[in-house]
Amino acid sequence: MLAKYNPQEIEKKWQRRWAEDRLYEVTEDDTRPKLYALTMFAYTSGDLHIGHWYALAPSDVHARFKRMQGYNVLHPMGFDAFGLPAENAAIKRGIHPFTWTMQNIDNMRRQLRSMGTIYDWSREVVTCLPEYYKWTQWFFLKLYEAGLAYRAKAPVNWCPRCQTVLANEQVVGGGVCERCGTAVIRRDLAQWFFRITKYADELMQHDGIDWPERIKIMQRNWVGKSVGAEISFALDCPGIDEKEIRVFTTRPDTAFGVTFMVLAPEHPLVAKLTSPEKKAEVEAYITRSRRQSEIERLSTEKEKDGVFIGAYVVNRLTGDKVPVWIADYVLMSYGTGAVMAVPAHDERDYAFAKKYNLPIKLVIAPPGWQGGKLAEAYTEPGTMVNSGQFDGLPSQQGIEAICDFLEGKGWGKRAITYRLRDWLISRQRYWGAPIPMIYCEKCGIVPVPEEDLPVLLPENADFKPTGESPLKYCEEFVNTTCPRCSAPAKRETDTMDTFMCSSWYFLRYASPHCDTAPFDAEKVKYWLPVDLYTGGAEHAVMHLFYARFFIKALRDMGLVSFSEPFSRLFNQGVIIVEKQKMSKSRGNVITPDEYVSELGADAVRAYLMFVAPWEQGGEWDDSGISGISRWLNRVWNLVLEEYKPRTPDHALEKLKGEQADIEQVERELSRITHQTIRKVTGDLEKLRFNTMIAALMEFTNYLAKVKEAGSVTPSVWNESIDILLLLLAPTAPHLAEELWERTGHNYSIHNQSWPQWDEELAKDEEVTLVVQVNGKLRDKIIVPAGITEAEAKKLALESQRVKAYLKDKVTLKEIYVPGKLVNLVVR
RNA sequence: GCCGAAGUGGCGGAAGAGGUAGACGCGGCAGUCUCAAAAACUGUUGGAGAGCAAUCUCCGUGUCGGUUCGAGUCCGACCUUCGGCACCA
Repeated sequence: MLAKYNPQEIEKKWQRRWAEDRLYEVTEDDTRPKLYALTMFAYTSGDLHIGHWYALAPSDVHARFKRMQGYNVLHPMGFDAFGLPAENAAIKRGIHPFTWTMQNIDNMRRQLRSMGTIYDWSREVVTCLPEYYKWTQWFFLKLYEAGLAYRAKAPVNWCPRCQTVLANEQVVGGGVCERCGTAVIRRDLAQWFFRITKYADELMQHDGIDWPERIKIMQRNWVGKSVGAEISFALDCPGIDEKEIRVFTTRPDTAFGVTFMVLAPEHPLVAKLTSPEKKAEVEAYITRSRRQSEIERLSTEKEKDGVFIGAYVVNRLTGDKVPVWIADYVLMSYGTGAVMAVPAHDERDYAFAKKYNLPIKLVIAPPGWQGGKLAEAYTEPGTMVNSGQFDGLPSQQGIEAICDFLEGKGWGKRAITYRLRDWLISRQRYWGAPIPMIYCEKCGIVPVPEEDLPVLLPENADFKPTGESPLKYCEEFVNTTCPRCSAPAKRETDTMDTFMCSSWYFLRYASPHCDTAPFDAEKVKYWLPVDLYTGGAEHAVMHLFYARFFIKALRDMGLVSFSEPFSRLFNQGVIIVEKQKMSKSRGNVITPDEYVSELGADAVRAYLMFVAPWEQGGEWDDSGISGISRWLNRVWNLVLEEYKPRTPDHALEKLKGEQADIEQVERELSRITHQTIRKVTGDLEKLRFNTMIAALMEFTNYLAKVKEAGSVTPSVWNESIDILLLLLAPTAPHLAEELWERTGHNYSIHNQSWPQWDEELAKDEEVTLVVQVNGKLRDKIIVPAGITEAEAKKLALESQRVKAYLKDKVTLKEIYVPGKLVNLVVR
């Protein structure tokens, strides 16, 4: 009696064995090509749900495949363990974030092991442990030394719910917190920033890396480079030192059309310039705009409003005196915080001018313009008019001509502005790596000396969020001495953005236990950059962006010798449940554990790959996974149930007539086997897991037919089964290992070489030739693969079915596609 | 509004480089097994129509046009869905 497929039993058995044998531990090896295949590490939020598995399982399959192909594969896993969600969850449960996080890690590790991955657990990293964050702090110091970290007072995004500041990248949907969806407000605070804008241009380039176009576009848009000019407007106000206001514009060609100027309400000159009689009105407007949330203020729906501040500037090109207004559609954080308004050629300025009855002066003529008024702003290129000596120039040339002119006069210069802001990394929360800085009354800001790292996060701080950093009230943490003058001093009490931890973790995997440096340079040189990085697309302008910045900064410090951390990037889609995204709040979270204990990890792995193309994501469906489970059971039975050839081997040889038949069947089996190897290999390279599984199923179905017929010799049969198991090994590692053992092979299937296909054996001997008449399918004929054009046409014309369509018709054209079809065009 | 991706049976999805639309799986239907059911296995399954029948005909990849001997695939316009950005001067 054949044993039943029992995934629970065999999966536990092999997981134990693989761990005992350290089967998946890797070291540097120059005799094989290396492959660093990385999946974004998991955030320690509690349980892994099926969405995590969707990110992890297919990449494990790919890594296993590469390993069998002979690559030295590094496929590590770790935990992104600092940060707000863990802290909030811990507060809610009344336990310490460290306890909460480490419990989660234990559970997640157990779940990850149950998946049957090839993670080398000896390389695990956990970002909230001092041996890790020591080096996060070390990188902060390096960035500070390099002038890439600075402290500044600035208007920053504050989330009232999370009680902390956020980076620009963490503010989404026009002004809500990326984590909790609360509308952010502006606060002026002194904070630590990383000078990511220094790398703005380089971050827009993705040369030599294979990334999805979508992500590259998002990153380019995020940097938002605008080329134009900075133009100075003369300011002549008694009692004010400033003699100009500078504006940034991408359209210097419209400079003769300026009819007013708009400043951001926060512009430093507003207070000085406002005339006494306008003061009350202006202050009321500023108060009002400050009270508004970022969403309201930036809403494109909202009608633009503003107030005249009672001051004028002079457009030096025309000599015109133009009024100065303030309006909250002008942002202090972009350009110079001041805009020259050209209502004729800018939609916003046009709306503003209409509302307040300001003049509209046309300076760019649309093609065919007859001198009439515009019904709306004309923002396209055109011909310059009303622009003095520049009249008649096409606007593209006009931009250059005006820039040259302004530069000659010293009234302005060519300029580039970016939408990208510097990365704000301070957080007023407990659960993060402390920023290693000290404030001394005498010496000012002093970095913590390297040898004093790590600055330990005190365990006993009261970590409830108050809007101020909890560390501020932890006396033994705050009070220290100045490393320079030894006088009493105070520590920085803000912690670092978690994205700082994840900006370098992929370097740590190369030498996770290195305690003299964040990484062993030689090992990083061997493993990095990451060859294939997979994860969700939601990190396009956060993690993926920051990590690129980090590597470029490290490169410029001479710490690494490459410029891009991730050579190839792949974003998997999202698993949905009942047409909705999985989330705890919706209560539709699918946990893998129950499916693993019922159907096995192999079934869950295979189902996730089969459900849809990986980049697309798909719907979790219970009846779908039972189909996969049935298939794995069929494989089990197919392999283990005795194969009964129709006649014994030696008898076959005697039966001449039969033998021809058997040879033919065996040739077909061999052809299909080699075609399957080719298909499965190609699909795995391209990460097309769904069609790979379909090919394995087809192969299984075909083998079942062969088995039923008993039409091949046992040795040929066994070879085919071996290949099936090898092809199945990455997808269903436990089942394949068990069947490998039960069919009498040596442990382990995962150390076997990936099967190679033979192009000759995979070649079809016969092909189906499609015969069309006027493009419509009329017959299909089986022909030898190497058929000539003349023969193919001859056979097509001989077809009885085709003949019926050719009766009384004239053949105009005969089209032949080798090995595919004949199309007869008749009239 | 702008940028990007995608619309194929009852469902998830397949279709190198313009050449058999619907692989593979789910579900359905029929059968085998069973006292019965479940499970499993076998067969069948895009729609409409004709025929006792094996078969045959027509229609069919979001909509409307176009290119081509031939279009799910290429081009143009539009509709819908999903992501991202959104007063960036």
